[in-house]
Amino acid sequence: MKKKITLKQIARELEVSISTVSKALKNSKEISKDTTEKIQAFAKLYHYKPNNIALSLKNKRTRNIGVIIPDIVHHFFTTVFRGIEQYADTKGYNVIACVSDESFEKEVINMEMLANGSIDGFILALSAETQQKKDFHHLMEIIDQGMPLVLFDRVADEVVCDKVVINDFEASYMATKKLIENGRKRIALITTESYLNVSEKRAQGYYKALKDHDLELDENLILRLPYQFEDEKKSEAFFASTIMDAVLCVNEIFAVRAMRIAQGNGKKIPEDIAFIGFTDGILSKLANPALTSIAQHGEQMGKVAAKMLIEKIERDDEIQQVESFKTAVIEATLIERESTINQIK
Amino acid sequence: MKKKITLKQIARELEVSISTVSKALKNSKEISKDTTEKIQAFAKLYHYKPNNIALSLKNKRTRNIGVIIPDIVHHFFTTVFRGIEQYADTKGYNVIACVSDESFEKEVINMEMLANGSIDGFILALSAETQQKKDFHHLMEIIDQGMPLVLFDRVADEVVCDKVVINDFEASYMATKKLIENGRKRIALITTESYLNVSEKRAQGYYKALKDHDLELDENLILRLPYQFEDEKKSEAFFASTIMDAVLCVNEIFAVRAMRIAQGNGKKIPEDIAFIGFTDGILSKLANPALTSIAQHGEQMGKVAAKMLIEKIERDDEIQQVESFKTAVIEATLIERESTINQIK
DNA sequence: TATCAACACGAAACCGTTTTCGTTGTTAAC
DNA sequence: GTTAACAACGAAAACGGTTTCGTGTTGATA
Repeated sequence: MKKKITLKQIARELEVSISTVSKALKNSKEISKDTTEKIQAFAKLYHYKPNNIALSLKNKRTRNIGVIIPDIVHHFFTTVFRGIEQYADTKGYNVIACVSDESFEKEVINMEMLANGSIDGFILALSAETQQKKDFHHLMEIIDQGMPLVLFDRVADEVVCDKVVINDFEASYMATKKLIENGRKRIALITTESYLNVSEKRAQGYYKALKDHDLELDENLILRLPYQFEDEKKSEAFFASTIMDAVLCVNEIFAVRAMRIAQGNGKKIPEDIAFIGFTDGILSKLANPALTSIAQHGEQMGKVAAKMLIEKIERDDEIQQVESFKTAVIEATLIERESTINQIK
Repeated sequence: MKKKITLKQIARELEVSISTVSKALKNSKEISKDTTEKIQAFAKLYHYKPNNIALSLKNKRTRNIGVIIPDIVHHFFTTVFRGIEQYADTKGYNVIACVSDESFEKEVINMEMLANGSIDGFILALSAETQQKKDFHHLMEIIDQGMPLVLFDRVADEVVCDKVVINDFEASYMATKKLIENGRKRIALITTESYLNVSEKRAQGYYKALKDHDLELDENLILRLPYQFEDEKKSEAFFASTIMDAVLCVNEIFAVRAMRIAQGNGKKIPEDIAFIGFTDGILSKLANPALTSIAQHGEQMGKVAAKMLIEKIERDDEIQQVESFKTAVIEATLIERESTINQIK
């Protein structure tokens, strides 16, 4: 077993000083050609690579970025993560991933763990609990320390920092409008409890579209489900008791579940009921019938977030200019598939 | 903006030495009660937290573990990752996640990046390309450096280290047997090209089950698809030209796709054709009909892998005993759903 | 009063780098 | 024959901690 070799060992072995070795490896012209070659040959032979930790300590930058997401087993977050990882990779950054599990406390703990030197900046989507409590002191502290932070998807107006979101309101408006134009009159909305800012915005888009097309808002057409808990009973009761000809869902899981219940009740999709869901993941593509959905372009979102973060990190190194924060908006796209394709009657 | 405070600053401010501050914060009995209290109060006021990088350099351990997976947007790997992250979290470790994208080169580069001090150990599933090339020199080097390594799922016999796998052979055997016992005679297998060791093992289990039940192996019943590339044409041709009453698929995506094609051809599931897939993910649960599948227990796999790794890391600290490597086998479970539930005829 | 332990603290080494600032020895210029 | 310039290298500080090993001051003891 050969432990990694250090500058000191090379220096001792070759009977030169540590500084000479360091300089030789960087092709400094201070060092003679002879010595340089000798040192480089030796270093190569022993696979010398500088120790990242020592470099981090010296340079005060780790080339690590911290990503905290509420849930990794969730298609949307996974794609965002992938975008982040891909972009970070091209820039020579590593990604430390933490999962908050929708818990405020885990979010805080994870942030504290990483904030003490392990990373150069954060990319984060707020946990459900954090959004509910509206307690953002941990984020404020991070910002106050001068550590770059980018919020994505689950953002909060109270936190002043760079953000990446999709145009939830407009996308939802557009989807609802599409259903209306297809002749649907009784359009249901299946959403989460309202503390999630994205669900709220999507609901707003739905309201506005109804209003603009002179359809009245019927509270009976709205089903609010707990975010993760699978409340099949509630959904079944909803479908049994409600007359509708279209459904808009704030995520694809809700949509696919709802489709199955409707089909179980003998409804034809899209003839009797049309469906549209947010999150264009594998579920939408492989559902039966294939689900029309709103692509959130998670991967692109991740890329943009990573780009914003890394730019800020590397700009911080230069000069401390006036702080300015941007919010990037990714345009959602409606992907039409079988669940809406046929015009009604 | 308040940058993080250091021991040195506290020492200067309180006019004591750095060592005194360090000791006081650790409640060393060397330091008087007065001084200790004063220092602790000051430290608390300024939210002092030791710098992780400095600690890592000193202690030669980072409390980071590196995870390299072929693809994060893949339900199975995602669940494994989650298991790793959860367990690591309880032990105070962070997880640095890299995606090899099934590429040998990215796998090597990622490993080299992390191996220079950034982490204390690796958890890794081989990329498809690595398995194809059978080039494991990068893993050998890591092992040679004395860095703990745990391979999971996509493992290789040539690499001597700790491993976590599922009993692919037995699970496949069991699933095939189940189909046979249900009266199925012509059981198809949809698998990947054979360089993936897991697919190979699953195919072997399938062969063995057929043989043990006096069913002959018909090559026409086997469809080999490229791992990621979606070859709809090939699948459609397969279903159009082949008579079968059951299908075993090496992953749930293949299974759900296949079900849709079969349904498109007017087949009833499970009456005409039964389906079983590997990977019990959300797709299986929400497919229509719900897919009977083999749960690989990714989360548990991740936990076990993380446990093995962390134990090795922390044991390394103590004494250098004789190296011994284990292979943990996670038992797969068959989850029966609608796609197989009815007995044939 | 000399001796000694206990107490409370500081100096310095160390982890592995980078980098600034000497310090040599040689050579060219005057 | 001085001096200045330069080439080639080393010493040391710095990054932010931990830890070992002094050391000076007390108070108690013989």
